[in-house]
Amino acid sequence: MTRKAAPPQAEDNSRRAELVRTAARLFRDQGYERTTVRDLGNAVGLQSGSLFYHFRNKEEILVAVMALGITSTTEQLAAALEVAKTPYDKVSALIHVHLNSLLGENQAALEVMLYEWRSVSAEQKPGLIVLRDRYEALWQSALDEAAAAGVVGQDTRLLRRMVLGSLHWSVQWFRRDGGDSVDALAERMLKLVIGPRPQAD
Amino acid sequence: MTRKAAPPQAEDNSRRAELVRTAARLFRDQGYERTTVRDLGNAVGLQSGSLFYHFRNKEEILVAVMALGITSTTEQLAAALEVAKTPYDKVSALIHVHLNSLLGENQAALEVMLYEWRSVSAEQKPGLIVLRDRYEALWQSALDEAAAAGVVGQDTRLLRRMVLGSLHWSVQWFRRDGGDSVDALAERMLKLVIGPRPQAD
DNA sequence: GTCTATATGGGGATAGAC
DNA sequence: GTCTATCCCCATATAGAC
Repeated sequence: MTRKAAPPQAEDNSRRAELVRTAARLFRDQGYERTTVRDLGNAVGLQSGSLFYHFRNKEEILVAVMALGITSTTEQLAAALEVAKTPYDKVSALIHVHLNSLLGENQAALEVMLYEWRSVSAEQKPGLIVLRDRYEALWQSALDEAAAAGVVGQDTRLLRRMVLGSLHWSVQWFRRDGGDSVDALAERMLKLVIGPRPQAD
Repeated sequence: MTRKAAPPQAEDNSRRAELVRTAARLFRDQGYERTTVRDLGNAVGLQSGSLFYHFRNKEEILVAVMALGITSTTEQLAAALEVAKTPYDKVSALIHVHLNSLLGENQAALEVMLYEWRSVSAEQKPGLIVLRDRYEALWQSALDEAAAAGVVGQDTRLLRRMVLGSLHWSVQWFRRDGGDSVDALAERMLKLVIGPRPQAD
């Protein structure tokens, strides 16, 4: 039975999931506006018209990429925070998870979420903002814990925005072949944000 | 005598300068790819075809906007660093100038430089990179001075990238009607980066 | 589900008059 | 310098066959 394209969340369909992953890479590399549906069709071995069986229109592909980027990062962060014991470890988790989601291999969707926001229509933004706020809430409570423990300063809302901005920008200059691994970079960044790991006393 | 469009640097022509300023605002608000030459023509009261008397093609407009954004910010920073006395004052100048260039009224060109990089062709990038490197060199030497004075840590190259990333991201969330002035925000950011202003001893 | 074929519109850019 | 008129291409999206 023919059906109309599913909502962004439903990634159970593996064909659709593959399209979203490929689109994420193309949108990251070339930008959303410069990537044509023909480009995407070529990359997955479909005629451009066939894409519209899976998605109502091009924007729906963009929204699906963004939703994937932010939800998968949120899940990974929630799991890492679950494991972290100290406030210090939690802040470390924020930076490691976020940086790996941005810079790790086969990671492109989160970067699209960050840098193609302007191409999302007003109708589609609210749904994505909900997802983004959920992610930032994890950050905020981890930072608030750290502030309560004296690990970071009190201006945690601005701190959250500055640290996230620092990490986001890394996509512009980080080169995987340039020395630091992603996790090594995360450690250096952590030290600039929070200072060296406290020793047991 | 008819002439062909001048290189990006030559902003002496006031008509051209006006076009560049208007284009900066449009590109910032709608994105470069989504802004049509017809949009720009409407905004300045010209037919779209007339724009091509002033610019060889659309990309030349983008490059001119970017060159304006980075060179004017560089000039302002150089002047501010000239006046600053202490390493602390110099770091303060970095943040205040950059933030005002990004968020101040009638400021749009620097933001375009930061967020539309992918739309610049390989041929045009080198010229802009030279301008960007000149700006970042001012940052680097100010931060190195601060490190030598013990005002910031030693990892100044990463610090430069992180602080610049923090500032760049502010365009995504700062609202002029939302409380802080640009300079007040700059002060709060400075304190997170460097701590409170040292008192005379 | 994917194809072929195509509708439809808008994009950048040019020519030549004024 | 700007206008009018228009070329030409390529974008998204649809229709209907298979």
